[in-house]
Amino acid sequence: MVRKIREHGGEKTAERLRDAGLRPTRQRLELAGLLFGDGDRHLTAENLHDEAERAGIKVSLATVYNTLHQFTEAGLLRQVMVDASRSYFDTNIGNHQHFYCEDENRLIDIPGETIAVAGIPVPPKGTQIERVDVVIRVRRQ
Amino acid sequence: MVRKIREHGGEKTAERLRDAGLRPTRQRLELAGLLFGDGDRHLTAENLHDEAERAGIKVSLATVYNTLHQFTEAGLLRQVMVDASRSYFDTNIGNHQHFYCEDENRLIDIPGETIAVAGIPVPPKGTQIERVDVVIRVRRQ
DNA sequence: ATCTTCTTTAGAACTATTCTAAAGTGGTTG
DNA sequence: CAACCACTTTAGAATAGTTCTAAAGAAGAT
Repeated sequence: MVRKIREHGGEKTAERLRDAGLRPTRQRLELAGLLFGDGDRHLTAENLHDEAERAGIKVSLATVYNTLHQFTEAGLLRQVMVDASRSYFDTNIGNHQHFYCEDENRLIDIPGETIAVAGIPVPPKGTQIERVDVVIRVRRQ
Repeated sequence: MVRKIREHGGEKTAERLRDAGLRPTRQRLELAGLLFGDGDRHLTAENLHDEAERAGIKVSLATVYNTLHQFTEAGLLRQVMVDASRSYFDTNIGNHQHFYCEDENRLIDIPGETIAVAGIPVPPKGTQIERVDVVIRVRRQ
């Protein structure tokens, strides 16, 4: 019998996970619900784990880490490196860049068409460009 | 030729440290010698500590961390965030950007005039731009 | 020399993250 | 459905990089 899964993940998310070679387990579907249910977000593993707890979702921190990495691997998330002490995951996987407020450890999206990067040199021999990241660091003035 | 204790920078480095409000201690002077003695470099704290040990410089890891942060604070170094698992310090503090080889965890400088970033939006209210970082991530093809 | 303040240090502590190995689940097949 | 097997989850331990602590040591001023 097919048990009805909460609207959040639904069959559409399950499909995406299957396409990525990931079984649509309860934990993955519920975390996906939190991650993708409400616009573009920037979260740490700890953030997401807390949020899941608050939402009554039972999931271990290890699974949160596994899931974030698997989603990133699958191209459903993007990892943003701006702070040495923690990793942010961005639910916006389209072409865009970031402001990073160093005072409040907060990321703000900059739409992809806004910034133009010109003059990118030829990459080192034997390598190819994977991504061009622009981070604009700002502070309270 | 056998090189004795590194005299690099000698009084000049001491001067820079004093200007930054840092006493020119033996440890700071010797670490500065390693850092600034030989062109542009990208190092982790562990790297520098190992290097100091190999050079017969007696300094604790805690002091290496302290020194790297103080030098960064003083504008003698720049911290580069490209990898969630470790912090790199760049001895090149001029305007420039980086390639980051994700396969070998290696940074490569791109001179400042090479890349042009256009269309930077107005920073969030009450903040001002501190720096614009461009990281070009490359992988073995 | 003496004093005060800053600096260094070893080791403990801390934090984010990863690992382990055992129990649980999903999906398939008969 | 039942049996099966590969994948997944989990609690807790382990790890790695970094920071903290508090006591000893060095720098600079008097």
